[in-house]
Amino acid sequence: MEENGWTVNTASDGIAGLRLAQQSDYDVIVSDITMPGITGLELCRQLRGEGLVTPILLLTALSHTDDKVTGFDAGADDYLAKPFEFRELLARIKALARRPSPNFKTENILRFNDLEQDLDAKTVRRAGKEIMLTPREFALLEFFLRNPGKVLSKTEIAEKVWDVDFDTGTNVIEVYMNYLRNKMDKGFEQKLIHTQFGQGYILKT
Amino acid sequence: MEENGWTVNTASDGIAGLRLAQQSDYDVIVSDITMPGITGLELCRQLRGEGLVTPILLLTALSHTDDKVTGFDAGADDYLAKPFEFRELLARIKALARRPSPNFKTENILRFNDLEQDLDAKTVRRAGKEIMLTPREFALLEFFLRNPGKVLSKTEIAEKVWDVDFDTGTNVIEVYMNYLRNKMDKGFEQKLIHTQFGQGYILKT
DNA sequence: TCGCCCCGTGCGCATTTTACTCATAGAAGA
DNA sequence: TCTTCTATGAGTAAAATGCGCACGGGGCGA
Repeated sequence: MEENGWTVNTASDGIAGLRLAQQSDYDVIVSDITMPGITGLELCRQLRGEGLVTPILLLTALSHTDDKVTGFDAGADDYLAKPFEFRELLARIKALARRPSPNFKTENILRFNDLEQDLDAKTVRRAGKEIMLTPREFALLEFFLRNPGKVLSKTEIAEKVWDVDFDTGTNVIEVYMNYLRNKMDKGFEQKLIHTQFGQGYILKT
Repeated sequence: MEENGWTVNTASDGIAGLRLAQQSDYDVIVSDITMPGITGLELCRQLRGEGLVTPILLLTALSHTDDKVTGFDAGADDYLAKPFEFRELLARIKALARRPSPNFKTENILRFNDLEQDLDAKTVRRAGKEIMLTPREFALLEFFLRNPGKVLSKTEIAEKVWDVDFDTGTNVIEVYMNYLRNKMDKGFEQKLIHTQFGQGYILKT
């Protein structure tokens, strides 16, 4: 696992494992069921009882369906019976680790379909291709990406993006929707911005 | 699964499954790998590419470690090889479903029978088929969906939907009831809007 | 400091979509 | 059978939207 680039802490029995899990935040916990001290099942229940949400993978020689069901009922996220190939264990751990976990929140990127908006780098890309937006266009797009699949009325848009009460004597919004479409929808098969006549605009596939 | 209290949608091939997954938000997606249309692996990659984070369980006859690793690499969260006991599948699905998912979308949907009205997306669908409504038709339908099984007089309708006192010199309401029926009742065995002669209209089966 | 260029904005017209009226046919109940 | 209420097709007015164009202000480099 360390060869794979992960940092690993190990415990030689259930009690020690429980301590570790309680003291540090891990991306994934892997535990045997049959252990000295407490069993993996007890460890699992204990941690879940404490509100821990870290993914737990139980690793055991018990391969009967009853045992597996018991393992899941104890709060495990995955259950791998011996014998197994190590590559499968790695793949399952990886799957558990990549799930959106509250442990890391570094990225500040909004996504929808093949569209990405990086709020830190202030960049936008569609299907990997970078799109240059002006500040106003960027704010407008952000509002849509934060409300995908929802029709946004011009009044709402005016309030959130322009921060003003909607003055009917203007058509800025239509103009900017036009700009945005030209930059991020034109030339793509799949249009993402749709107008709902009389109701507003919506981001959807 | 339905006996287990879950609501299940099924698709008979990969394309249909992809559609379903794109259109609705599920707690868990279960897919075979070998399917007509596209394979479960392609389905997985496609959905992940679109930013979907719903847990996916791949279910397949391919039990070699290589196949499993491929499945996880495609973005699956679990991989169960046939043959398996159904209880294990249930346990694994349950484990996937309980993981903290960012599917906190507060739905804003009115339903009656096989009719759905999404107040955010401003869409209406009957038996899964999307129906396009104008804003006025949409408001009219909303009034009915908020008062199912209740006879609504034209006066009430005029007040709530048109927001005016009922002017006897018009038949807009009849005209719009007609529009609505053409769009959401015509072609369906089960009519939902019924005329109460002399009293008004009612939404019922 | 000056001048250029980008960005934000309003205007006006063509086009699309919706709201509503009117006339007439059809249905329901007495 | 007659009266009243409802359904519906067609047509028109009104509203919303798309978009090219022009103008003005501010930032930035020469």
